[in-house]
Amino acid sequence: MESQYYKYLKDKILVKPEHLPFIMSLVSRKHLKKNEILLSPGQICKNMFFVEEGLLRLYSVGEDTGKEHILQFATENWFISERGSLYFGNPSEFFIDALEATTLIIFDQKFIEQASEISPEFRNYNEYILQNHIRLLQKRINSLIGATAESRYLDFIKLYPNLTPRIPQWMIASYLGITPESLSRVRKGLAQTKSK
Amino acid sequence: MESQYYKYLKDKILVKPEHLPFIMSLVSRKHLKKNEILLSPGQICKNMFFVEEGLLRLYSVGEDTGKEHILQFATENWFISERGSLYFGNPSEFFIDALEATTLIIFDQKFIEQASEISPEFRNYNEYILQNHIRLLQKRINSLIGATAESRYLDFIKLYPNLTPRIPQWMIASYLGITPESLSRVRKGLAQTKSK
DNA sequence: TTGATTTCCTAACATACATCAATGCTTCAC
DNA sequence: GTGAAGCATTGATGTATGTTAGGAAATCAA
Repeated sequence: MESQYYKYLKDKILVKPEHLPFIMSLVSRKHLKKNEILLSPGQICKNMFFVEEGLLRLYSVGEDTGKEHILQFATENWFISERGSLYFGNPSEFFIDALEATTLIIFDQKFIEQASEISPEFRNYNEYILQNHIRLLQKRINSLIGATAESRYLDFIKLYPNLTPRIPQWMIASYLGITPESLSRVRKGLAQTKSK
Repeated sequence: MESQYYKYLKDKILVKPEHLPFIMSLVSRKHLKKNEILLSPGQICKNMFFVEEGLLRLYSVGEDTGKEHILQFATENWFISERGSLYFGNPSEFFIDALEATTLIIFDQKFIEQASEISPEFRNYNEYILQNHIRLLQKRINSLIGATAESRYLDFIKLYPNLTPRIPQWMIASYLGITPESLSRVRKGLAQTKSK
C-alpha cells in the first residue's frame, strides 16, 4: 500500500528501499474527526505525528484569560508534536487537535532512534527537521519582537498561502498574537491601500 | 590543560575519556574584546561557538527602523550560532557580538558530525541541545503572543537571574520586544505593588 | 428547511505601549 | 580629573491594539 508517509520516506527522506518495510512496520495510522483532541495539557506526549491528510494545530490556553494561543499548524506532509513533553517527559502545556478530519501516522521517540540506527538518511532528515524548526521559530520571534501586526500578517499569508483559506481568521489572529478585531482592521487597511 | 570546554565535554556531555583528545584536537579557541563583532548579516556563518567565559548576544537590526532585536544571550557554558546560516548555508540575517571580553571555543558543522561519529554521547547531547532550544523558543513565542510585558519581564529575570545584572536594561527591553521606556515603567509599577 | 451557531465586520471607547523630549546619573576615554 | 557618551527615569502626547457590543452573512445541526 502506497501511503502518503511511505511516499514521503521514499521520495523526501530518501530512505533506502531495503529499510522501508522495517520502518513502516513500526508506525501506526489513526483517523481523527474534525475537532477531535489528540493531546491535552497535563498528559505526557508519547508520540510524534505525521499528517497524511487534514490539518492539526498546537495551541495553549491562557490560564487566566482562557484565550487560545496557536503555536503551530500542521497540514499534509508536516510533522507535529509537543517536543517539550515527548523528549523531556514533562507534562504537556499544550493542546493538539484536528481542524479538519485528519489521517495521521503515529510513532514514538524510540521509533526515531531505531529508524536512525538502521538508516542514516532517516537520521539526517530528523536533524534537518529540528534545525528547520529552530530556524522558523527564530524567524517568528524576530518578527514578534520587531515587526508590526500588518507585516506579520503579510508574512503569514506569504509563508502559508494554501493554509490561509482553510482556517478561520480568528485563528490566524491567534497565531499572530493579536485579536480577530485587530486583524480585521489590518485587512481593511491593506484592502484600501491596495485599491488606490 | 583543563579548559572549560574540556570540563564540559567530560562532565556534562559525558564524552568517554578515550575520545576527548581527538575531539579537543578539532576545536580552536578565540578571544574577543568587549563590543567585538563575531558575525554580521550577509556573511555565511561557518561556526558554532561555546562560551568559556564572557557574554555574547545574537540580534537583528530592523532594516527600516535601525532598531536592535535581541534573539539570544549566551553566557558561560552556552552554545550559540546562527543555525539558519550554519546548517542551511544561507547568508546570516543576524549579528553576533561580545557584550563582555569573551573566551570562546570555535568549531564547525563538520566537527559536530565527526564527533558524533566517534562518540554517541556527543551525538545525544547535540540532539539534546536542539530539542532544548526548540522548547525554549516555543515557550518564548507562547509568552510573546499571550502574555503582557510585565509577565514577560518577570519570566526573564526568573529564567536568567544571573544574567540580569550583567546587561543594561535596554537590552532586556530589546529581548522582550518593548522599548526601554516601557520597561522602566513596568519596573516602577512592580516596585510600587511590591512595597505596599 | 429552519433555528442556532460561527464567522467576520464595524464602531465607540479603553488601555498598553511607543514616541519625543528633557533631566540627572554613571561610565568611559583621554 | 574632565568632557563626552551612554544609561535610566519621567512626563506629555500619540498610536496601535484590546475590549465590548452589535449586526449581517455564512455555516452547521436537527
